[in-house]
Amino acid sequence: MTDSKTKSNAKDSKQAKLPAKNNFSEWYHELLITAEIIDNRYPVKGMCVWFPFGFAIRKNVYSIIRELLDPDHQETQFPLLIPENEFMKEAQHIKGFEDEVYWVTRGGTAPLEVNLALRPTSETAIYPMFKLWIRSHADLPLRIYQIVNTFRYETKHTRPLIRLREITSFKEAHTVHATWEEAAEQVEVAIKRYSEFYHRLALPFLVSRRPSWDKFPGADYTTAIDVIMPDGRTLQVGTAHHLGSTFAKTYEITYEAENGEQKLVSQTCYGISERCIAALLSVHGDEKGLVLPWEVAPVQVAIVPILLGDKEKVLSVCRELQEKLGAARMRVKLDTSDERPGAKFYKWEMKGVPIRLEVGPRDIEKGVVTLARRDGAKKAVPMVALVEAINQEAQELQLVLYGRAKKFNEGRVKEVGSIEEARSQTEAGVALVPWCGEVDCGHQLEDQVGANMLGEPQYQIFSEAACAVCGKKSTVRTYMARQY
RNA sequence: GGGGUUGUAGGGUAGCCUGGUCCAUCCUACAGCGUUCGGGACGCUGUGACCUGAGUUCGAAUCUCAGCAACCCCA
Repeated sequence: MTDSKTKSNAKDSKQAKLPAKNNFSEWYHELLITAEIIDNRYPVKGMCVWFPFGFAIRKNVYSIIRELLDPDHQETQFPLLIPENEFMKEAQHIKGFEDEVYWVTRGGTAPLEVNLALRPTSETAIYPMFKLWIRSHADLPLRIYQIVNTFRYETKHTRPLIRLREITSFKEAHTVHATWEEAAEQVEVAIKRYSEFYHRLALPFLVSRRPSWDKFPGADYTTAIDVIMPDGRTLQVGTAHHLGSTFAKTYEITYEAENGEQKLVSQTCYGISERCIAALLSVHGDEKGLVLPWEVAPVQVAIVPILLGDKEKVLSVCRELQEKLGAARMRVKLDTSDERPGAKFYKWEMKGVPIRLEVGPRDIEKGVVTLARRDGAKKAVPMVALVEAINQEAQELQLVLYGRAKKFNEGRVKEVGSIEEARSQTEAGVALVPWCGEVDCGHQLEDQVGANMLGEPQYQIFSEAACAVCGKKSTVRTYMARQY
């Protein structure tokens, strides 16, 4: 604390640079403000304002989600308010959420006859409608999603984009199937789509089956996706739940099978929130600011004119380039603001712009532009082949980002054999721990390691090892980490 | 769930311990004008703040209490 104070006072610290990234928490907060992602000065705890620039990132990120879901899901929207009687129907579900629900109890000055819950999630809003919509096997499968805000009265420490009382960007999908097996397949499909989503954000991740005590309230099981943050803690950035027929029973969602029998449906739901953006910014960003993958950058190419000599000439060349790149459907910004080039470079680096073009008299003379990539690579490119060159560089940048993140990710996961080792590994990373699978041993693991169990890694097979608690031989492993 | 720290212009800060020197310091930002422009330009002129409420006091940025908010650590 005192250190950073004296540091910012001392020397010629003319410009606000970000704190070192190994001081993750401080770096993260500064980044959100300086790069104009979100403003957490709104005077209600756990509720933040999206800056237009941050919202533009959100738009691009969520359009990937839409693109991935739209082929076989329908986007829809349900109300924010849920009547108390519907909300209170599913006992397990209530247990999981009732401490976190905001209630609307008055209309104007008069008390409401039926209190209304602000959705903490929308199962209890959607499923009564599913009962009305679903009559026959021909109505199945049904797959819908919505992107909405949800409210949770968090008692833990709130954090911008990570732990909020208003989640502004909750994408929740809900699917209905004829059989349990079909629903199980849908959970796999969901994880596959999310995998592709995170791959496009150049983010590596872990997939695991949550332990029984940490599954979604009312679910048969929960599969989750976690990203390892720069400080080694994990952030849950996606979940897919097999709901079995729990809600179907409660909300009487049945269909008429081909043989005329009335059967309960099987359901799934799966969600992603703005935490995906927290992960995106945190994993790729550096001390100069954001580093954004091409696909989600609000500004993909920034053109900085070097106004020397014939200024009009330089500007007109820049405008031509801007038009040309715009025609190639790139998001281009020509920076004509009254700053010197160096200041503009820093500004656009803070904003995570993947490609910067510098255009000055020297370049024009040679028929080139100077192309600088956000990861530092810099080269002269002939103007006639500019579009192709940019596309090429954008692809390479994507590979660099993914490679870098992958390396970090792999360096932070380690197989361990004992509780001692697990404890030290989870100080700044993820431990892969042998576990017999018993609930008792699981709780003891969490207690003694001082970290949470993420669950069994999916799509991996392990050899036999002794459970770190009871010593029983087992092929089961579990990830353990300190979680956000 | 438990503990701790903090709240002064848009951002970062000095002042608080020891009440009056403060119509509040410095950096940055912002506005206007001019000179500039190949990695954070400079000059001149301006703009802008003591979280809210109550209390103590002749007098509160400073002390006390409460509220709100933010951050950190531990379970």
